[in-house]
Amino acid sequence: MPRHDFSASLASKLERNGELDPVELDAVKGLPARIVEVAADQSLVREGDRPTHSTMILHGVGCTSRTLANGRRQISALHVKEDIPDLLSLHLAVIDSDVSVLTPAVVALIDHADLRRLCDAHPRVADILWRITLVDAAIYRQWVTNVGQRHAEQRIAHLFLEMMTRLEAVGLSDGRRCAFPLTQTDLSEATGLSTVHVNRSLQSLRGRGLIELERGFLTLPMRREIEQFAEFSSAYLHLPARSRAATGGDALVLV
Amino acid sequence: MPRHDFSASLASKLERNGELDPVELDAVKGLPARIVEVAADQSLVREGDRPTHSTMILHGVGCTSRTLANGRRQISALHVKEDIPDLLSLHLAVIDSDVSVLTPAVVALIDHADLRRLCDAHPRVADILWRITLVDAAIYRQWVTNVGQRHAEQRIAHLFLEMMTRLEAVGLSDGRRCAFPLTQTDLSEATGLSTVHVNRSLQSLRGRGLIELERGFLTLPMRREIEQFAEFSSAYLHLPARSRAATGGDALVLV
DNA sequence: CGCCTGCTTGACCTCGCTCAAGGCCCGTGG
DNA sequence: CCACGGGCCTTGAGCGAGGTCAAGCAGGCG
Repeated sequence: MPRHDFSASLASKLERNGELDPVELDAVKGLPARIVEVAADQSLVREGDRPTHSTMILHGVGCTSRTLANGRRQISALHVKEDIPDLLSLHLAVIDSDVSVLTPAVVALIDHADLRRLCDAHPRVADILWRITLVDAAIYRQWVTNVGQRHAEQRIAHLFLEMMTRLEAVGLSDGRRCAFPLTQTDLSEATGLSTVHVNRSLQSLRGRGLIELERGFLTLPMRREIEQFAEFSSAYLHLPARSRAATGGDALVLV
Repeated sequence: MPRHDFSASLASKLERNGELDPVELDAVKGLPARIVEVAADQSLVREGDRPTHSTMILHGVGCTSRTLANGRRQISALHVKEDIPDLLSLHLAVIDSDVSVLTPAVVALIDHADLRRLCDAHPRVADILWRITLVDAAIYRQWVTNVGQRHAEQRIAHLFLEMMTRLEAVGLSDGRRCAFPLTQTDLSEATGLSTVHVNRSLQSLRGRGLIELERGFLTLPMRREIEQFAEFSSAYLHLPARSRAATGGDALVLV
C-alpha cells in the first residue's frame, strides 16, 4: 500500500516552513528513506543512543519522554504525521530523551549521511530544517508554561488545542474534530497529572461542553470558548498564514 | 571598560559547540555587534516582536518567560554569559515568548543581516549555531520533566545543578560554588512553585546540607549527593568532554 | 468465554498554595 | 546620623487541588 508517501510528506513539511525552488524540491524528493511499520509502545531511539539516521512519522502518534527513577514518565512532546522527532540527532551526537510511538505507526528512516549531503548541497533546505527544530523548541517552551502554571483542566484543554491545530496543518483535522488515539494514561504523562485526575478533569470539560472525546475521536464544539478557557493562541506553532486556510480539499481524512 | 569581549565570547561559545578552522574563526571574530548595558528587569524582546537582531548575554542573568492572564509568569529558560536567547528569531519571524534580564546585564546586539552573511559564507558556522539552538531545546525538554514530575525540593536542586554546570562551562564556577543573583521570586517562577514554598524548600535543602545560598552566592557542598537527590545528569547539556576539565585557569572568576 | 487494557468512582491524604503579618538589610533623604 | 521605605526573606495558619490506594466496570480481541 503506497498510502504513506515519504517524499510528498517531507516536501510538504518543508514547504510549510519555507520556500523551495524546483531544483531544491527535486533534491528533497530524491532523498532516500526506508519505510518501517512500528508496533504500539515501541521505542524509536533511546536516551544514550548515537543514531545514524533520523525518523519521520508518516502515520500514528509518537512522543519524546523521560522516565524517572520512581518509574514515572514525563512526555515532553507529541509527534504526528510529518514530524521528525529525532532530527536533532543530526547535530547532537548522543540522544538525551527517549523517542517512541504511542500507537501503531509507520515511520521513514533517513540516513544522516543523505541528510547531510542534502544540506550541504542546498543550504536553504538546511535553514528550513533548522527552522523546524526551532518550532519544536517553541512547543517545549509552551509545555513548560502549561505544566508549570495551568491547572488540570486548562492543561488538558491546551494540549487538545495544540494537537487539533497541528493536525489541521497536516490535513488530519478540520479544526473541530480529529482522530485522537491517546489513552488517559498518555494524557497524564503529557500533562504531569495522575490518571485519576485526568479522568475527572475530562469529565468536567465534557460537562462544560468544551470537549467531546469518545472512541478515539476528539471534538471541540466551541473552539472560541475553549481557546479562551485554556489561554491558547496558535502563534507559538509558527504556522504560515496560508496553511490555516489551505486545508480545504482532502482535509477531512481523519485517520 | 573592555571587560566584556563579545568576539572572544562568541568564538568560545562556537568552539565549545564545534570545530572552527582559522578562516572561520576570523570571520566569527569579525562579526560586528553593539554592546549595551541593560537595567535589571528590563525586557530584550517581547512576544509578538519581529526583531532584526539577536542578543548575546555578556554579563548578568536573563530569562525566557510567558505571562498568563492571571498575572503569573513562567520562566522557561535562564540565560547566562555567552547564551544567545533569541537566536531563534533568525528563522522564526515573530517571537513567541518574552526575553528579559533578571539582573543588571551587559548584552551584545548582532544584526540578523550580519549573522546571515556569516552563515552563508561559512556553512559550518551555521551548523554550530543550529546545534546551539538544539541544546537550548534539550534544556526545555528537561524543564518539562522537572516541572511536571519532580517535587519541590528536587526541582530547585535540579535547577541549581543545571546552573552550576552551565556556569562552569563558561568559567563562572568551579563546579562547587558560583554567584547566583536570583531572588526567591525568580526561583518560584522558574520552578512553577509559590515563593513561600520555595522559601521552605530552600530551608529544607539547607537543613539536609545539600545547598548553601547566601548573599547571592550558591554552594553545593556535596555534589555527588545532590545530583543523586535531584536525579541530575549533565548529559542533556551536551557539553563537550573537554570543557568539563578545561576550566582550570581563570575558572574562579565568580562574578 | 475470558482476559486484558483502559475507563470510572469513592475515600482519604498531603503537598503546595493563599493570605497575612513580621523581620531584615540596604539605600535614600532629611 | 538617624528615620523612613522598599525589596526580599521568613513564618504561621488554614485550605484546596491534585495524588494515592483500591475496587468495580466496560468493551474489544484471542
